[in-house]
Amino acid sequence: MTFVALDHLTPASGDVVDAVARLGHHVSLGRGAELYSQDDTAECVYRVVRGIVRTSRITDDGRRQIGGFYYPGDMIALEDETAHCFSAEALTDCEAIVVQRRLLDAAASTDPTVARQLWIAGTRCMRKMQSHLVQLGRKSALERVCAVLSELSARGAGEEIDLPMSRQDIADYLDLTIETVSRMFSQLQARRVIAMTGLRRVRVSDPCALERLAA
Amino acid sequence: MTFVALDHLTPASGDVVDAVARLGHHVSLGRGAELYSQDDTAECVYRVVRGIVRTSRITDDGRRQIGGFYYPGDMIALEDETAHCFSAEALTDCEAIVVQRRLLDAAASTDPTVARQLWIAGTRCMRKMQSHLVQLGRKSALERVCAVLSELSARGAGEEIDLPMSRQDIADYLDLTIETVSRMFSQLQARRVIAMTGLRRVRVSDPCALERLAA
DNA sequence: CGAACGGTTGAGGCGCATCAACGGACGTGG
DNA sequence: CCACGTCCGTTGATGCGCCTCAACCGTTCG
Repeated sequence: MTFVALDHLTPASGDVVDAVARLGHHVSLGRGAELYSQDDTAECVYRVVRGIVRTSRITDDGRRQIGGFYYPGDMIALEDETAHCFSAEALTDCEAIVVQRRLLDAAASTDPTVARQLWIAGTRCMRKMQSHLVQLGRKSALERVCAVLSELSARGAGEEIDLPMSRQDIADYLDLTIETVSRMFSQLQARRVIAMTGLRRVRVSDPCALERLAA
Repeated sequence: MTFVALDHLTPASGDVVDAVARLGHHVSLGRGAELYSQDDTAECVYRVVRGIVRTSRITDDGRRQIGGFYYPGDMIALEDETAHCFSAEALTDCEAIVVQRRLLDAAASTDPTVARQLWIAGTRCMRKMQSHLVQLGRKSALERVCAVLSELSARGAGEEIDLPMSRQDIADYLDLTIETVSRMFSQLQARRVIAMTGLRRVRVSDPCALERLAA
């Protein structure tokens, strides 16, 4: 079993990473594959190693809400000890580490630092969700789209942003329709804030304006 | 130092409760008092003992988003190790236990069960927020109001619900205006689903309909 | 080539926000 | 006791932002 180098990864440093790596096993997922499904009993916890994972929930009336996009280093399914609230699918080809919750639990029972790091990983996830909550609640369509672009541009180092997700994904993440997302993109182009250099490729011409509009 | 009996309280049983009670100190808060403020450094964690606490965030442009309402037994400020994302205020007269995060952290380092229970308390909080997220994202005004009423009615045992919060609080929780919340109440009355027995007192005439409308 | 898919653009409608007026519950001072 | 203001909630008129429906375009794949 081999693992990719972890030093460049964003959060979850130290013992959780070690514990997860030690106790879990490695999986590869093709684009679109499902890591777990909503309402499944939450037996495992996951850490993304490569690629991007999307969590989503289909409501009873068929509407879809995307919980978030998870990048290498992020932990998923820290949610609850019972059933998964969201599904998780591979947005791109992915690698992840899966670890049985009961193993991690057992490790946490004997090794305090593992438990502590688990807590911290959970709080990170929570903060992410909180800002998402505020976004959904209190922002206009343009502000939301700008916020996503701004986040993606912060993540990717260069001037050009690669959008790994479809318009539908963005719409379901922001609680908008694809048409509205598309219109906001067009509007940002007309305002010379961004320029589309491909269907899923964006150049941020005016980062300050983008930041300002994201509010 | 005395504490109320805890056996009837909803979550957070066992060692966290013990640890929090052992390490923390007791505070009383008048209605409207602030437990902590958004963007303060998050030095403490809290547990509600009596009364109701509301968390809220004022965005840069002055809009308010309520994070949630917390009842006896609930833990607050598990969010992050850095700054508080939300403020917390006493909605009614309250008692709470405050515990220094570093003490709890230290306890978690030596006592694995404390750390484990902290994790579990965090996941509970997360689930709460996740369903709130889906509500904000994917529901109509009527559905949201019904969901709140339904939740409150589940919490309070009797047929009559006491609304502890103002319309403004409900509106900011659901991302609606007070006018819209008011109109939904009126509509529910017209449909014979609820009956107002006081300004902040509701009788649920048709619980099934309410449940159904909450979707 | 045609079909399927993802994305863009336009026309029209609906849901909720906004603005404004009103009403009842409370206080305070006459 | 009543006039008075303030606070909270309700109700109505109007408008805007986003959804809905629909047509269209470019790309991909059979």
